[in-house]
Amino acid sequence: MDKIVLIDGNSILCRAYFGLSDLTTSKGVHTNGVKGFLNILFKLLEEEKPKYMGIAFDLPEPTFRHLKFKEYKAQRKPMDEALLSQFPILENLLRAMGIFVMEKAGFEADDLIGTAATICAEKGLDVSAVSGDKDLLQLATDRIKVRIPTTAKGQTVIKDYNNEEFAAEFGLEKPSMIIDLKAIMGDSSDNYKGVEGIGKVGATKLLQEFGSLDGIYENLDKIKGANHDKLEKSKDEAYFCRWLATIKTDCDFGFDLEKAELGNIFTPEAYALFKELEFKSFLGRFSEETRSESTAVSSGNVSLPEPPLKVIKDASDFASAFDELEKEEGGFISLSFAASDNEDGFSKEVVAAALECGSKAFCLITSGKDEEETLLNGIKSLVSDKKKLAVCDLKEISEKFTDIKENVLDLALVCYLLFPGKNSYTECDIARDLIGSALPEVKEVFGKTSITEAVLDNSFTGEMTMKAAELLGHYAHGILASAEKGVSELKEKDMYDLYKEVELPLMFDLREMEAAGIGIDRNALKDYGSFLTTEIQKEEKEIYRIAGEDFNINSPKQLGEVLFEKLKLPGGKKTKSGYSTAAEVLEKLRYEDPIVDKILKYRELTKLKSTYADALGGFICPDGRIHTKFNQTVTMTGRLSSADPNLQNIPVRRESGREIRKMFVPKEGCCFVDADYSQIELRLLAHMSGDESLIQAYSSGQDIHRITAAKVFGVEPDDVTKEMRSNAKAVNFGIIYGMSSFGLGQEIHVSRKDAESYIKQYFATYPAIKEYLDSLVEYARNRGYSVTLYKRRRPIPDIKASNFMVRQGAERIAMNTPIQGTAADIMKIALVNVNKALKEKGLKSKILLQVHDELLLETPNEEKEEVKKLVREEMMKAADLRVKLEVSVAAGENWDAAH
DNA sequence: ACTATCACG
DNA sequence: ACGTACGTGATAGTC
Repeated sequence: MDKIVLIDGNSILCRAYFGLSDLTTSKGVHTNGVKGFLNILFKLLEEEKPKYMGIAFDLPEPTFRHLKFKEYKAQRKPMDEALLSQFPILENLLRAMGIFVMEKAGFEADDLIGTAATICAEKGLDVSAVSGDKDLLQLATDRIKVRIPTTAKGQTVIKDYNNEEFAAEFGLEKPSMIIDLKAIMGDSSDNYKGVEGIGKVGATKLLQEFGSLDGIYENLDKIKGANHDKLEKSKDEAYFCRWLATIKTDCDFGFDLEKAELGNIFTPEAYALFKELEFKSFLGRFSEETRSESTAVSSGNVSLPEPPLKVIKDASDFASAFDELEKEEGGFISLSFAASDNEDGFSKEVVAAALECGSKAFCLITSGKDEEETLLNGIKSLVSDKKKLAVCDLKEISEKFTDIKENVLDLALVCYLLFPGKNSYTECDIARDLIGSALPEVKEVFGKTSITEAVLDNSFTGEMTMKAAELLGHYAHGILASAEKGVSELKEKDMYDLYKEVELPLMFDLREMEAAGIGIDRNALKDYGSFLTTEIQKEEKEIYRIAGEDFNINSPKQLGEVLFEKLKLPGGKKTKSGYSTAAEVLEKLRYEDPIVDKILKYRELTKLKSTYADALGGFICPDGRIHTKFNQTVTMTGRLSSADPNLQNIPVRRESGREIRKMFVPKEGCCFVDADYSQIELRLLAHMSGDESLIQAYSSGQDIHRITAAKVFGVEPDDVTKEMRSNAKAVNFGIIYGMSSFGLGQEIHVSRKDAESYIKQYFATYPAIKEYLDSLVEYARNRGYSVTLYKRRRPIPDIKASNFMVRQGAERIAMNTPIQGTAADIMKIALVNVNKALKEKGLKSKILLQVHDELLLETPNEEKEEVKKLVREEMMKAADLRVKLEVSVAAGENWDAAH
C-alpha cells in the first residue's frame, strides 16, 4: 500500500528548535531547528519509506478565524528571532530537496494537513500525520496514524497514535472526541479557556458518560452540582472553543497528490545548501556524483587569489622553490603537510609539504629520510621573527621544528582558543571559521580520512599524488589567508598571551612526552590478565547458577531482565531503554540477593581486563613503551585529554585496579617522581572568590574538609566524625560543580532536604562564595561565555535558554568552568615551566604524563632529590595566589608507589 | 552510530 | 512539575 507522510512544519521546527541546544554556522546563522527537523525527517523516511510526502506551514492572513486566533495567540510570547529566521531556511532546503511544501495564505498548517490526510485516506493511501504537539490527534483513524516525535539530546523517539493507542492514553473511544475534550478543558497554549473550572479529568469523565459535547448539553439536567452550573455558564465559550479546536478537512488549497510524490531528495542543490549550513554529518548521504555536480555550482570563495601551485617531486629542485619563497614579502609562510607512520609506532615522516608565501606556492614531495631533511631545513631557513610559520596541528611532527618554536602559529591551537567545543580543527574548519571560505574536505576528494592513507593506498600513482598535492596547496592557501585573522581575533579577545606563553610551548612539551612514552611490564600485564580470566570465570559460574540460566552479563538488557523480572528484585525503570543496572543501583540491592555482589565483582574484573590488562598490551610499541596522545584541542574547559590509550584514567581507587598502576615502571637506573596539586580547585575558589574565612582556613594549614564539617554541622573541629568530614568533602566538591541539593543528596545518601540545609549552612559560613558563584552566572548571562583567570573563554549559549533544565545546566557550567579551567591553565603553565627548568639545569629527567593535577616524571636515580625539589617549586610558583598552592611529591619504583 | 557503564581528575 | 553535580575516553552491546 502506498504511503504518504504529512508533516506540520511549524510545529516540528519549533519542537526541534527547543529540543536541540543552540547551533550556529561560522557566520552566525542559527541552524539547530533545521538540523533537528532533518533528523526527524530522515528518521521518518527510513521508517516509513513513503511514496509521497507533504510538509505544511502556517501562512496566516487576517481572515475572521485568524483575527480570532491572533487575539488569543497575541498573549503568547513572541517567537525567538533565532527560531523565526530558520523558517525560510528550512523551506528553501525542502524545496531544494524537491519535497512538496504546502502553504496557502489564510490557512493553518493543521488545516492543510487535515484536508490532505482526508483526501489521501479516501484514495486508500496509508497516511502518517506528524506533528510536534497533540493538536493533530483528532485526525487519527485506522487509516490515519498520528505520529509525535520528541527530540531529546539529539535523539528522536516517535510516538504513534491510532485508535487504540489513543483510547489507552486518553480513556476516550475515538480520537475525534479530543475536539470536544478541548472544547471543555480549553487549551492553555492557545490561551482559550473552555468551560471554566473543569479540567482534563472532569472533561474526560463527562465525555465517557455522554459521548460528546452535544450529548452533554442535551443531558445537562442529569448533571448535578457544580459541574452543572459551570457548563451552563460557559456553553457559548465551549462551542466556540470546539470550533477553534476543530481542524478543517475541506480547505480548498488545491492539494495535488502528484506534486507530493518523492523523488531523489539528495540533489546537487540540496548538497550546496547542506554545505552552506555546515551540516557535515549529513553530507555523507549524498552520492559522489551529486557532490561533484554540486561543487561545480558552489565554488569556494577564499579571500585571496590563489597562486598557481608548482609541484616538485625531485628533491634537487627544492632549492629553487625555497629561493623563490625567500624573496616573497609577508608576515607568514604557510605549511600544510602529509606525514606517514614510521615503524617505531609513534613518530611520523613528512612525505609532502605545500608552502605558500606572498604570491608563490609550491608542493614539495619527498621520498626517504634524506629528502625529508632537505625539505625541513629548507622550510626552517625561511622562517624568522619577521616571517612566521603558519600551520594547522603541528604537534605530531613538532619535534622537527623545536629550533623555530618561537615563530610558529599553529592555527589549530588558535582556533581552539577562539572556538572551543568544536569537534575538529582541520584546515577546512579553520578557513571556514576565520575567513568564511570553503576548502575541499579530504573525505570529499579521496573518500578517506587522511591524505597519506589515500595516497599510500594507491602506491603513489601519479594521479593520486597530484590530487594530494593540489589539496595540500588549497590547505596551505587557506591557512595563509587565515593567519592574520587568527592573530587579530586572539588579541582582540586578550588571549594572545595564553597562546604564546602557554599553549604554543606546551604543544612542543606534549610532543616530547608522547615521544618519551612510558614503560610497562608486559609480562606482569599478561599474567594479571590470565589471573583475571580465571576469577571472571568463577564469578560467571556463580552468577549463572543463581540466575538458573546462562546469559550475557555484559548486556544491560539481559542483566536487567534476569535481576528485575526473573529474580524480582525491587527497582523500577531508570533508563530510556529499560532497567538501570548501574553500580549505584546495584549497590542498594546488595543485601537483596547474593547475585548482586557477584555481578559487581564481575563488572570490576571485566572492566580491568578488557579496558586495561588486555587493551594496554596492544599499545606497546617496539621500544617496549606506551606512547599516549595528549589532545590539546578537545575539552571545553582547557584541560588536556589523553587517548590511544587514555593514560589519565588508569585505576587507583581500588586495590585490584592499582595492580595495573604498579605495572607502569621507569627504565633502568630511573625512578618515577610524581607530583600533584593538593585541592587546587578549592584553593582557586578561595582565591577567586576572595572569601576571607576560606583563605584563612587554608593559610592556617588546617584540614579544609574538617573545618567545613565543623562549620556546616555546628560542632568543634575536634568533634567532627569521619562521616561528617566525608559529607563535608562532598559539599566542597559540590560547590565546585555548581551543585544542586538533589545531586548532593544523591551523592552522600541523605534526603534532598538535609542536603539543602547543608548547602544553606555552607553559604552562611562562606558568604563570599555564594556571591562569587552568583557573579559567575551573571557574567556568563551578560557576555554569553565564561572566562578563566588566564582569559581562556568558553561560550555558554544555553545560559539564556528558555527551557529551565537546559538553562540550569548552563548555570552549573558557568560556575564550574572558571575554576576547572583556571586549574587547567595553571597546570599547563607549571608543565611548561618544569620542562624548561629541567632543560636549563641540564637534567635528564623527563615528564611522561599529566593527569589534570598531577605530573609523572621519569628521573635518573641520581637526580631524584633535585628533581623532586624542582618540580614542587615550579608547580607551586606557577601561580601567585592569595592561597598558597600546595604540592605533594614522592618518588617510587612504579607509578602506584610514587603516587 | 548510539547507549550504558565505568575508569580517572 | 520538571530531573539534576563538572570534565574526559574506552568498552561491549544494540541498532
